[in-house]
Amino acid sequence: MAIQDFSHSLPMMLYRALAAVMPRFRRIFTAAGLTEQQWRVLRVLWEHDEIAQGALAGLTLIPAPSLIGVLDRLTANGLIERHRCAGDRRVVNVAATRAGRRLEEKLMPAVAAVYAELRASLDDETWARLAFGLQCLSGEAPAPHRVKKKRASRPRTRSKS
Amino acid sequence: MAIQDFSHSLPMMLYRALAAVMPRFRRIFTAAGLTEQQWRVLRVLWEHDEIAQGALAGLTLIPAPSLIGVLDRLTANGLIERHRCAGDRRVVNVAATRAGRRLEEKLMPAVAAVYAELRASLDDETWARLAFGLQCLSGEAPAPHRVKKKRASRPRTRSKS
DNA sequence: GTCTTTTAGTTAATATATTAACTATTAACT
DNA sequence: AGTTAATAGTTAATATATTAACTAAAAGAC
Repeated sequence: MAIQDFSHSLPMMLYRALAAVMPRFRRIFTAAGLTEQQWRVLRVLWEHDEIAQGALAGLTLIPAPSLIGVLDRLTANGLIERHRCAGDRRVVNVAATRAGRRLEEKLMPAVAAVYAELRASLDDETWARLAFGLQCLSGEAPAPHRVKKKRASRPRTRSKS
Repeated sequence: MAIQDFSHSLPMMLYRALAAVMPRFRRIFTAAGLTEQQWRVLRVLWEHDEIAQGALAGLTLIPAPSLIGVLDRLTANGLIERHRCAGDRRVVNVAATRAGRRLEEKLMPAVAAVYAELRASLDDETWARLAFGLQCLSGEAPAPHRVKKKRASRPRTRSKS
């Protein structure tokens, strides 16, 4: 076994964790006729009332070109609406329709139950440390004991893709 | 902010971690004309010499139907070969060609460098705890202080190497 | 041996991801 | 103002993911 064991590389560990976790959620929204991406969009819209497509892409982690199609299908199913912004004609705002909002009460209980199950499958400390490690990776939390904060020549990649 | 904040749900944290980490790897193998999936297949073949498609799908986390196309393109590029197994005519074994094996020495140094960078961006303890948490999620490690359940028959994750 | 079930792959249809090119606005500069 | 550059979306081409249906070969049951 080489020093760099592929199956234990960070990316594969992340992918495996997702592969282990997602099916339990997927069953819920496929049963409601939603894809995972459609679900993510709705999830954000329930928290936002109205949001520009760009911001929506960022929050859902759906690449802008993919988002077009996702929104097309959600619109076709009457779950969302798109409005060209009056102030800035470049911007397209997205909002959930009444039908789209109704899905929240219909689906969130089952989803919350899965969250709870998942949460209960790990002890508190493991969970907290996992969350912290993930936030460090995605640049949302500083790795402790280690930040020199030197701001060298790094072009400050604004993450997200 | 609702109790169930979407952006801080476990799946989105995992996705964000991947989105933060993968671009650094992607640049390497796209520069070599490989997709991420093609890269994963080669990575496994470098560790295995010969492997059945099913097992390959499991190790690469590429769904079997997708794997077909990935292998088609790798074959077309002369990087792998497929051999119908003589003993069991249902099985198709996959192996890297000489050209496919050559890519290991060509690309692994840069990839190893990214691993090292990544590893160095977190302190040892955070890293170890993150890895542990991820393994718990994917069922490769038992959550501590919590296992009351008598395990009847675990599917036996075979040690594969 | 024949029938049934299981296993390993494959194909098909639809939805997304990735990258690059392209449009329409708006902001910035001289 | 008038040109240029940056922003927000969109489209196009190729590669994957997801689900279900389908084929071929092997294993089991009788």
